Amino acid sequence: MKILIVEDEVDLLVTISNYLIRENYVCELADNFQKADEKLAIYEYDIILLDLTLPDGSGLDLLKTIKKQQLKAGVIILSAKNSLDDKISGLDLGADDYMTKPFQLSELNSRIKAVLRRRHFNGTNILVFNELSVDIDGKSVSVAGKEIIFTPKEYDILLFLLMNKNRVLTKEAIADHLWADNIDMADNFDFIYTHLNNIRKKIKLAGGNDYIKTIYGMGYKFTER
Amino acid sequence: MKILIVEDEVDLLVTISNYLIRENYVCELADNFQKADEKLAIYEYDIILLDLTLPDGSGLDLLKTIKKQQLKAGVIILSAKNSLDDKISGLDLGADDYMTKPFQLSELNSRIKAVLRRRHFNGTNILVFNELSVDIDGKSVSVAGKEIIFTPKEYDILLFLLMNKNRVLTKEAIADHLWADNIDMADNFDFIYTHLNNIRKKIKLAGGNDYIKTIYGMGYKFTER
DNA sequence: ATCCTGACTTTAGAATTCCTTTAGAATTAA
DNA sequence: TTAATTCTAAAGGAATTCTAAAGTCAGGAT
Repeated sequence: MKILIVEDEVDLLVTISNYLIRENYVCELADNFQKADEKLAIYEYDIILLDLTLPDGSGLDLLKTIKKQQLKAGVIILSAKNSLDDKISGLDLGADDYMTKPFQLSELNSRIKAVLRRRHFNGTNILVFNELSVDIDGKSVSVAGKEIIFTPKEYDILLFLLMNKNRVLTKEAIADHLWADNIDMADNFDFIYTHLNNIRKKIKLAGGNDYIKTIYGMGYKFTER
Repeated sequence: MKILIVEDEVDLLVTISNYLIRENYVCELADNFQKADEKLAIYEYDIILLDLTLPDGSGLDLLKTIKKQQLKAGVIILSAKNSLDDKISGLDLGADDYMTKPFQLSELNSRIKAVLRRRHFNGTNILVFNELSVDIDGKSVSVAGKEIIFTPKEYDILLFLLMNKNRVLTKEAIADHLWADNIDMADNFDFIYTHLNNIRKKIKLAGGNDYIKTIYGMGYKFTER
């Protein structure tokens, strides 16, 4: 899951980011309007955490941009204590949730999960594909009730494939979404083969179908049948 | 899909190219005005990535040429300058999009897909020709709901024919579009026969009409009926 | 009309490319 | 430190792509 964090207090920005990275999110950071605007113009996020008070522009304008350009992204506003107006305006403009600073990181995490659930998974926290089911909150996968233990990377790859059901993803696209931009792995994406092999092995071992189709020379595609 | 990359920083040029090749695009490279100009005069591209600051000429002039000669091509400007002037001039002259360096390759990829979709597919993901339909995202083709598995080259050739519906394409034109110029197959394009045969066989096997008409001595034409 | 030639179709298989799988090294987390 | 995870490397297998060659067809020339 890819998250853009827009927050001008750099300490807080980094704190949030570190926490979310530990929670296995892929994070990108913007500490002002302009950086945020550039990132938004060209990239897709699953969640955007948005501080409305930026030094060089209005967060509400950013929010309008987001609603036009990032149709899939969920937005959580991070606002200072007494800017009730902002909150209201923000929700009016289509934000999914808001948090008042200071807040507990764990609470932020809960809200992110809730928004993800609403926006990406039709409000359910359990995705079902025939005998395969995925519990988003618990980050657990099971086949016919039998739980499969995936490693974090395996789980992320599988979830990314699920979220792009019926779409062919190259191994580069998978890597792009699951590894942040700080990693330079320009040459070789073959390690994705290994992960996919492990994912398939585990699903098979648990008695599940092979939902992950290899499209030779193109990539991989999750299909329900 | 064929992309011309015009960029004078050779490192960046090669980086972009390698990435896009992995994403299954066919790429040709030009690291200065003159090479770009020559290529534009000879070949047709689906997408042109254009750095405006070239050592031996103006990128904006190239853009004018493109708009005259390459009517189908989508243009994405790559510029180091964050100058609003260039951006405005570029977009005024008909560029489809704009990226400020440095950028993430995955971001570029998203933009290319968006432009392709706008310019070549009327903003839709699914092309329909009577009982034949092509899912661009899924890279899958089906006849009356029954999926046909094409190899990458077959798929690319078929898509190229579809995109040029009712127009006769010589085998040279097909080869030009689907193979980059670094490959030396100047003499013999007969292997196209083999691919076309395989494509037809698969469509027929699935119960589809023979949409691909042979125009003797000329080439091939996709006709809807 | 018949022949001739170049253009297309079809098939088989060699060469190539891509994917799978495994083992283990390097890295990270406990 | 130990254990788990992630990535590297390499061998083997599978699918694709291109070559080659024999057969078929279209259309102009005789």
